[in-house]
Amino acid sequence: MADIDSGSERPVARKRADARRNEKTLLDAAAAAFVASGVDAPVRDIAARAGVGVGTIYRHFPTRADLIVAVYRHQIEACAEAGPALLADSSTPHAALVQWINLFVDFLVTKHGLAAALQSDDAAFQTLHAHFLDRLVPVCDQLLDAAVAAGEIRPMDAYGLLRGVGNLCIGAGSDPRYDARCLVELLIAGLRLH
Amino acid sequence: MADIDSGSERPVARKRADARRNEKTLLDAAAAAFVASGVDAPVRDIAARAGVGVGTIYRHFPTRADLIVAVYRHQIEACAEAGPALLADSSTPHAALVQWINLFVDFLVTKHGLAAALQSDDAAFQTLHAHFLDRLVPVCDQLLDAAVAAGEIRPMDAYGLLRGVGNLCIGAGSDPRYDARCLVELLIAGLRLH
DNA sequence: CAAGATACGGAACACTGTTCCGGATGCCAA
DNA sequence: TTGGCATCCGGAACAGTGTTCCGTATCTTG
Repeated sequence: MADIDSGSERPVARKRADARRNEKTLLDAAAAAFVASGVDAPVRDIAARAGVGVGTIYRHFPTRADLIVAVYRHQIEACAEAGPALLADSSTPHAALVQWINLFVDFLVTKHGLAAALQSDDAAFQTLHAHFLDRLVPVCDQLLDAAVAAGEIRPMDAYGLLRGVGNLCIGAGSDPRYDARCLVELLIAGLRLH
Repeated sequence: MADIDSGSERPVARKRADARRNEKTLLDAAAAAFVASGVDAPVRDIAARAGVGVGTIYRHFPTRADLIVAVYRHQIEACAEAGPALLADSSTPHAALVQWINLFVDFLVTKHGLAAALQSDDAAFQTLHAHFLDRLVPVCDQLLDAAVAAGEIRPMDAYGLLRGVGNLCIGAGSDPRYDARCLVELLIAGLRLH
């Protein structure tokens, strides 16, 4: 399905120079808008920041999810790649799992509205959902399997766990009384065999 | 602050008969709309179901939260009252806590979008937030205290727990792969001392 | 440099919530 | 019963979203 030629060599048909420039500008503008107003920042705001028309956004990023994925692609990738590394470096699979989940939580809680968007059943967010899941569920599954094999935790569905952790991150950062990290820890503790 | 004269005697000034009739009609229409489209059902839909103008909704229920609270008031009340009852009837405080949380979860997962609305930081939902918290946090606190006193669980902030459970219920019912009840169980299990 | 391909801008549309006020309606006193 | 007033209703109008569309501008290529 997906090929891996993103941004390397010439993918068959080179885009026009102004188009490539605008895409980059748009990405920066979106990142700034996301920081300022969350991932729900109005399309017109992002367009204004980038100094382009709204049509230009939709040409480059047909859905809001495409834009979000493009903005955070690198961080998602880094999180995914950290999984196997942690598994190799940690003393136990469970420790690796905890650290990896913390990485995921840290990523989510610092992006206003991202956790909520991740759970939205709005059709516009399907791509976002899909990208996170495709990339992170296998990693989580690997960590869980290792911890189960080591007899540290009970078996658990990676999709469900990731989604639960994502849910717990909703609203974190906008309410000092709500500590998402603490609850996620509790959730992982509940996984533990004793 | 809040007095308890809701619907009894004459509260000082009786409303006009048509106003009372409309309020009742509106409540039924809203309940139906919530079932059909979730608590985010468009105002115009609710008005159309009730056969009234949108202005009439806003006169009776200034914010969407007021409408939601009015629709679910009885169920929230029942949940709150079940707390002490469970504590009295159950073999252990922990068992009572688990049963009570299940009650809360069952309530939330059967109302499309309610859990999400509960966490929304939108100003229109403040009343909703406040009502749930005022009514349920003390109950949850009581159950937690009893379980802590019995040495069954570690101390936990009732507000945080309730909010976490609410978060875990977001999206439940619209995705067969996501089992909110299972995750809530895990969370409560993480509370357990061992 | 000309012609065709590509991309841009922003007006226009559809759908939200929300406000506002002229007019209809119920209530009460005479 | 009836008059008059306080109350309430309806829906047009406004404001803020996302999304589409096409005339125009720009780039690329021969």
